[in-house]
Amino acid sequence: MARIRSKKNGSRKDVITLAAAKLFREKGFSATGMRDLAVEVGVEAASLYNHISSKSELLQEICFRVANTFTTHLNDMELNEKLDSLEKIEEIIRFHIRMWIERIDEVLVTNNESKYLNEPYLTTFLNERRIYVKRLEAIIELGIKKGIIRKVQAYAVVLTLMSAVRGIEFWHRTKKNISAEELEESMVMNLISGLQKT
Amino acid sequence: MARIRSKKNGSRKDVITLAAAKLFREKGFSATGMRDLAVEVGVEAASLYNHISSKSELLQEICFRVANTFTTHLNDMELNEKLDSLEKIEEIIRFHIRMWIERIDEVLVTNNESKYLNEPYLTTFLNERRIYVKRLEAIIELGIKKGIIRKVQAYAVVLTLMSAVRGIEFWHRTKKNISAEELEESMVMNLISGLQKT
DNA sequence: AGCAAATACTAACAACTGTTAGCATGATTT
DNA sequence: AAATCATGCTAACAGTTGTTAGTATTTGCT
Repeated sequence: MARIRSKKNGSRKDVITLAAAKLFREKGFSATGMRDLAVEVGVEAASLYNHISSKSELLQEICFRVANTFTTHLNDMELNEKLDSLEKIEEIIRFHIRMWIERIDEVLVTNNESKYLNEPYLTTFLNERRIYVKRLEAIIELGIKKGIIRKVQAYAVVLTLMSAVRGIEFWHRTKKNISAEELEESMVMNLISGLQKT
Repeated sequence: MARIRSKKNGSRKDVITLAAAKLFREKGFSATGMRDLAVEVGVEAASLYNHISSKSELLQEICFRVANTFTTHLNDMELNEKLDSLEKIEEIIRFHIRMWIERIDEVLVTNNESKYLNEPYLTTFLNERRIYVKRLEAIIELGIKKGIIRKVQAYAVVLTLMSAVRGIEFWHRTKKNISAEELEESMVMNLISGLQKT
């Protein structure tokens, strides 16, 4: 009758949520059973329900935790008066890259499995993301107006930036080629070139 | 007792496969039931088995059809002697973009659901993709050696290029902003800038 | 029109799904 | 030591899963 061991600062629910993120990422939300999760945690399936109320709740936890992390960082950037538009975009790209490197399980689940969120969470989530994208576009458009950023289609640029970092998923599988730092520098350089005035 | 209507050039199996691509894309492979697919096709679930041998076979069909399309185009590029390295990469990017625009269902399933392929198909598929990436890297590295392409980390560039186009998924959901042609030009410009010598 | 092949149907299967009820054990507080 | 509460267990549920068997019906060919 082994208890779920929980780190000092994390509740047992957090342990389960992180295990869920790992499995949801590997096998997908639908294909991950509560019995799989139970094995991963080292417990019987029914025991999980002492800590969570449903499988869906785990997905909500993961998706909104990640979404809030990104939104909070964007808030900071918008309020930061030391950086110009291009520097803000670069810093946001770097933040995305680091999230994809350090918290790949949760980030991938948020990207790939959020469609399985129940209402009203799904609608809320999609709205939050739409707003996030709009705010990024606004930063770029302001940069263009101020003459700091090349004249580009802000919409297409944001689409490109946010998706480009997804390549990191494959880097994780075959690490050796290149270090995290090299990868970050290379990606940033690649993505920023299209925005810089010549 | 409605029969599956098949276009002149497509077998009934093709009709089922395309319907499967649509559903696998929308709901995911695991969450799509054979009864869902049957409704989409307009038939009873058991009837599908007169045309296919299993749910897995449908996924194989979709993934390898897409993979072969990309590989065939890459073959053409490698043999094309009229284009230099940078032009080849640009043409490959354009091909990816058009595939994401015109055959989004199949392409998305190939990207997101291929992990559900059974062995030995999964291994074969992953190998094919690894080789595809290597060949792209080789084109870039040759371009660098010939002084046509800026000195970049070929590995990171290919990762970026192949993932960036995934943003098109979101464009599909909210079309009006920008036309397919504008999107293609904007993306190509953005992605090629990082490779061009200044 | 009649025969054969293709394709549809209904019914059923065993395995698996998320979740609940009821009870036992563990740790913590009194 | 007794009591309390958190957490674990087993057993079971109703519903869904991919798939098969057996049979009826439609289509295309002679």
